[in-house]
Amino acid sequence: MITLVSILRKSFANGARMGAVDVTGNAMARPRRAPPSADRPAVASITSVAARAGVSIATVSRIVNGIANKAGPETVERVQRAIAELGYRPLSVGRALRRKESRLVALLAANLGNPAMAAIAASAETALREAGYVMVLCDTHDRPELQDEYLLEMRAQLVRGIILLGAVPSTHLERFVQQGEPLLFVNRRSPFAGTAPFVGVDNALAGAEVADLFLSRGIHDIAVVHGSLKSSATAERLEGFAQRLAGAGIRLPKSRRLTAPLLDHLAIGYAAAGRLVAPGPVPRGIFCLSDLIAYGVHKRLLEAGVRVPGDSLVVGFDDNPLNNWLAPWLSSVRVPYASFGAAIVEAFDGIWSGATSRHVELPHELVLREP
Amino acid sequence: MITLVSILRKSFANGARMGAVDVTGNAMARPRRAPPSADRPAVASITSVAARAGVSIATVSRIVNGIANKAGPETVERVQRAIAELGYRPLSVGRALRRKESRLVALLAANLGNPAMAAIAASAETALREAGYVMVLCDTHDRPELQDEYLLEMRAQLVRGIILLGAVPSTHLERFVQQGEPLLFVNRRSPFAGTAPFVGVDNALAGAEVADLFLSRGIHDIAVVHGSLKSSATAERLEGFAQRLAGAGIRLPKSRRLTAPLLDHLAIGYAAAGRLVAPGPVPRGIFCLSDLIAYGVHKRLLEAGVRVPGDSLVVGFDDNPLNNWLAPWLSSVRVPYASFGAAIVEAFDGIWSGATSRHVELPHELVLREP
DNA sequence: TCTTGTTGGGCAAACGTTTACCTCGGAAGA
DNA sequence: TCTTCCGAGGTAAACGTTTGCCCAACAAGA
Repeated sequence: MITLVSILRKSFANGARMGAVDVTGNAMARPRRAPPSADRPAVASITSVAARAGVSIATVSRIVNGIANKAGPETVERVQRAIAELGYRPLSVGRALRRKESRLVALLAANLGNPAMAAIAASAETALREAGYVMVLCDTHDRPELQDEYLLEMRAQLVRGIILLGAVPSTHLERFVQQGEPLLFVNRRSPFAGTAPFVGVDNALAGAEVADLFLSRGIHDIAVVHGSLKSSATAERLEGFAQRLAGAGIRLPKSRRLTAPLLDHLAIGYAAAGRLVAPGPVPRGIFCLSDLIAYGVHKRLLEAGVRVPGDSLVVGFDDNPLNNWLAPWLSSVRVPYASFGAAIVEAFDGIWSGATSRHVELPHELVLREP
Repeated sequence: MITLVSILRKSFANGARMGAVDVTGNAMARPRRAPPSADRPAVASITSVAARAGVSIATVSRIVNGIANKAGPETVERVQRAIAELGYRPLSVGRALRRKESRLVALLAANLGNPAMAAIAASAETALREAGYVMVLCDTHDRPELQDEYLLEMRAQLVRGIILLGAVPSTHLERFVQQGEPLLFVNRRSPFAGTAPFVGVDNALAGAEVADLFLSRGIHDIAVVHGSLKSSATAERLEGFAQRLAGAGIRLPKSRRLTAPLLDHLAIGYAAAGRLVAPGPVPRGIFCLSDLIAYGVHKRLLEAGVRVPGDSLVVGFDDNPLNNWLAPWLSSVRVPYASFGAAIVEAFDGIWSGATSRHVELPHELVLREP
């Protein structure tokens, strides 16, 4: 049995399919022995409340749920007292099973190591709680199989909605979209056809505004450093940026569009900047498509003796709150992460009430820092 | 009804108690109308699998759960095929209701805005998933009522365990501790009597090591800047630090123990440093009990023309991974956040198998940065 | 007085699982 | 040949809720 359990755990971990039991992704994480819960006092149930108040469980349920005209004032009073005395609180699983719907909302984030995603997660949690929901957090590590595993698991949890913060194309995601599961895409749009609900900033416009900044300063020698273009956010930023430059007669050659085959944005920035300083001269304007990339670029520039923003104006994206404290040299497009939570709840309200496709566009702002 | 719902939402949000219905903290977050889920295809249940395989649901259940010797090979084969064809996955709520235990584990964090807590959350999520659990994330914002509300809600969700990442004293927390609920304290110890399971670093030792660093450099003019001493982590760090200094004959007067009545560590650091630069001279060694505090201190010092670490050696705590990129001037006690997840799972394994009190102490490391 | 409608409340089904208990064969041991 | 045991599988109860349906009592309108 020990062996069985450990095999199951392993297979769940990597999403492999290796047998009947694992096909359904369950049976793992069962306690080896019964947990020592016997000593814990029994938690009050609707039955105990009903007994103590001398009514049926139906009446308790109706009072708890505020169904009017189904109980007299003195009955309500009695039941309320019983509830208070027993410390009763309805069990979510019983309720969810009956209603076929829980109060859980899942957030599938591509990479929680990214401060921007962590900030969105924090904001979402607060807003969801205020709206009465409970948030489940999942880190897909940008891996399609893991994302699929989470999607299936969340459906099995009867979650009310799923937030995809940085979705990656995957089999089941496409299926979920088609089947009309309550999905909300944040930051990155749905990678599939059709228009799925989305919350985020106008990335193309923001990119264009950065281009405007460079142009207004007379900076024409420009480079851009970016992560994977599979992300719609990245692609749109780059597109808006390049297009605006093109409109001013400035083209952005391949040699000025840099990236690196790495996952970590910090490392991408550092590596890409290496290819900028080596041949030289360093471009007078560098647009980094995330703050993390900008940090990496900056470090490499510093090592090469390039002053920022004096010699080269570096512009990031996200505007990490720490920038004010640690990166006074970095201009950046501020994304209002603190207001993502409210926007997410608003979008879900739309989804749940049957709106065909709910889009929320949040305002961004180019923050200039030149010490 | 609209009014009722909005009242309930509000009251749930601030944890107030204002009527029968709200006493149980439910009834909010119900959809105004039925969600348009009718178009979604029905999800397979154990009944449909049983029907398709021509067996009883008991047999399906046993096969799914890997109970041996209860089904012949060809039956298993038939059931597995049915499961695969229907895409069946057991509904968690049904299972949880029956077993009186879910696969949910809750993480109650004091402040997700703090990068250190966010890092622990990310690490915990990954480790829990690998062990087969699903993580619920809650931000208590260091508020006791909110923490209580979460505790109650999580019990109603039948969570398998609750991680308190930065617990604050509260009524129900004390009750939960007494009742033997599966709680795990991380970073901050239980604020109540008795020894509750704990995961964290040896804060006192780390504090002492920072003192040693100062002493070995001949730095005797020292200050410490800290946040709330209600946090056991903060208190222990300070205690270990001061004690080691005292052992070397150096005392730390009140005027060299600085804080500010603020929540934000960045602001605390900035404000406290203001009181350091004003009278002058600035101490040659400043121990900041978190990296965020160090960032705030550094900014203020910089404004005053103090060079770090040249004029004053600033030491932080946590060692945010960004320090390598953004704060090359900051030495810091590295806390191994990436390994917290595994430690948390290990601790829970102990708790669930009935160990009286499971403690995991993680190694820290003083990282020196002097560019 | 009879109908009709409303209020107050109980009964029982249903949601999807797990599992204790039962039954039926067949095989092995006495 | 008669027990005994084991494998294979079904039946039904139970977990905690919600809710459709029923019914009694009472009030108002005809």
